[in-house]
Amino acid sequence: MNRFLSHAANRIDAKGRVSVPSVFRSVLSDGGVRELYCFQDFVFPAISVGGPELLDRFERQMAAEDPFSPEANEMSLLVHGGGVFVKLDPEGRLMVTDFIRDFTGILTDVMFVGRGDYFQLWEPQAFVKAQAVAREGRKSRGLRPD
Amino acid sequence: MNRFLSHAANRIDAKGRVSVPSVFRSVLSDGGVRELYCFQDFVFPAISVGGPELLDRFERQMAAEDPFSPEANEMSLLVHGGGVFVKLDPEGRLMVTDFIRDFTGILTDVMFVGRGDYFQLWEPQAFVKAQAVAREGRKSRGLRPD
DNA sequence: CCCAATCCCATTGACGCCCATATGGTCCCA
DNA sequence: TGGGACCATATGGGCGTCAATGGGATTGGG
Repeated sequence: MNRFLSHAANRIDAKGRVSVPSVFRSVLSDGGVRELYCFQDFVFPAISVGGPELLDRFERQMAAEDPFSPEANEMSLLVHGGGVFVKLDPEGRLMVTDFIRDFTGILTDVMFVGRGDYFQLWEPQAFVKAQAVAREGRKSRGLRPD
Repeated sequence: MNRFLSHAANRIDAKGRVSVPSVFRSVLSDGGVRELYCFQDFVFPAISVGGPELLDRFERQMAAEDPFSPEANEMSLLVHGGGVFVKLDPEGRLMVTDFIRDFTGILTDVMFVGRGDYFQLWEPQAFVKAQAVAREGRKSRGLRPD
């Protein structure tokens, strides 16, 4: 399996580290990803994590418009100012920095959520709630699974 | 990694100095940059900082459009008239001058914000707010990362 | 001559890398 | 089919290194 699927919660230790689930780590190593690009999601209070190609995609999109426009300036503020490269320690853990905590509300536990070609870090309760809301939204619109 | 990414706040000491984050300093030294060029951002209350090639980029941009247009005139006023050179001390700190304080509202702490090929100095709260506004803007326009 | 910017050195606290332990699941074999 | 050895993952903690910060000393310009 080469995609990030399912979700799992892990505990943050006394030094502020948390283990990335093994299934996610294998997807990363299969893809030859050594350094992770993390950014603040544009919609949810979650940190999105994937390979450096995620950043490349954003930068291509910005390059397409006038680099001096206010819109591009705003976009860079989110993509560059809201993004960071991190690497895992030898045991496959990452530091839960204030960068992550402030944006997600994460305190003691991290919910890892697969999103296909990337995954996300959530505060566990917030994830459960957002999922419920999403489910309700689809139901009320009478949508069927595609 | 050769780009300025993420954001981090550092404290100004009693002498008015502040440490440039280590990750930003490595990007600078990797690029062989010894002297920094600072100027006021066109949109936000932030000071942009980068190598001298930043100045070149703006001059190329100005050359590309009508040199007598109001935009080019404004740009020159800000870039040429509003820019200063600064250099770091042996520990990698810079002086927070009134030029920086007046334009940004910085008092006791400086938020360093990566912008790809340069970085910015913000008043911490102002940055958080500007980012939130930018995020809301994208959300309401229905834009997605990809 | 004085103030302020710069340099140099010391401290401390955070983060990195390393190894140890626990826990739960799987496989093998009787 | 049940028990036990084995293994992988998650987690805890020691320790060295480096970054961030504070303060004294020195220099140079006004």
